[in-house]
Amino acid sequence: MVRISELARAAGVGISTVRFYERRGLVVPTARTHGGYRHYDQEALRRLRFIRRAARLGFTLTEVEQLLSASTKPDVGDVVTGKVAEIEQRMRDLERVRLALLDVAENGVREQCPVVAALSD
Amino acid sequence: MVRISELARAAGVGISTVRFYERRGLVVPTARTHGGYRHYDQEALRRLRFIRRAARLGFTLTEVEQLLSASTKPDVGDVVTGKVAEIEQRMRDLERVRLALLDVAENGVREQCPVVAALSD
DNA sequence: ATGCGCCCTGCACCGTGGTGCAGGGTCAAG
DNA sequence: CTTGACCCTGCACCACGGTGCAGGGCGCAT
Repeated sequence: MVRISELARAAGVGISTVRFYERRGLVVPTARTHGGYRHYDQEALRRLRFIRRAARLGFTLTEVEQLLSASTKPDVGDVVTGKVAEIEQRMRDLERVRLALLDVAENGVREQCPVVAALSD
Repeated sequence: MVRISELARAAGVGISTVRFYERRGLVVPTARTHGGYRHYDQEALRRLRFIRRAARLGFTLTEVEQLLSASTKPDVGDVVTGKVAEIEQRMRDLERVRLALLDVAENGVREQCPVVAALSD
């Protein structure tokens, strides 16, 4: 059980950010002291790290919420399936950019820019 | 050679967005009429589509700029290498979320949420 | 019981990535 | 050469994802 400053530091975010996520319903303190201090367990740290990573992958906080709820309410299988399809599309796009960049690195630039071509159709 | 409304429609963005990207230096009109109307060729449409896709992948417009410039100035090989590493990390993270979601879809929820676990460490 | 460091709430503010509007000019079909 | 659809610039505004501050309360060691 740690307090908010320790949690924030462990996850590499600011204290205000933790409270902001709480307002969005993403990370709720495990307990509160009599005086109102937030206390968090290890699970909260895992959730926080998850949120940061997912956000850096281009998911909106609303989507992060869906990912989290999809994993605790399996009856919403459609959401999961939709997210998997989205993710697969993203991975395909990333792979094309990656190959195009490697192509540029190895072979130099050709007439038609390969990086642009990789994501344009 | 199309004008801005056609370009925007073809790329699925608003006219204001095209002009916004122009202010950011991402899509410059191929030509202007005497009266100031923008005209675009096919390359502009490719660039525009590229920008949209890359942005949806979580790249900032500044990063998109780097991707575009990396592909036309091969001497900045370091940028390319860095971007490739970033992309590979993103793909690994996405793959983990994907597998975790599939796991949820097939096996239901376990004690420790697999989606959270997939991106928490 | 007093001090120091940390925490609380509420609210205002910021950067990024757009979006919309006002007021006026352009283009091309008829 | 008019008319309607479209375009121009500049500026204001928006949502999202935070970030920071003021004013006050909590907790624990001494």
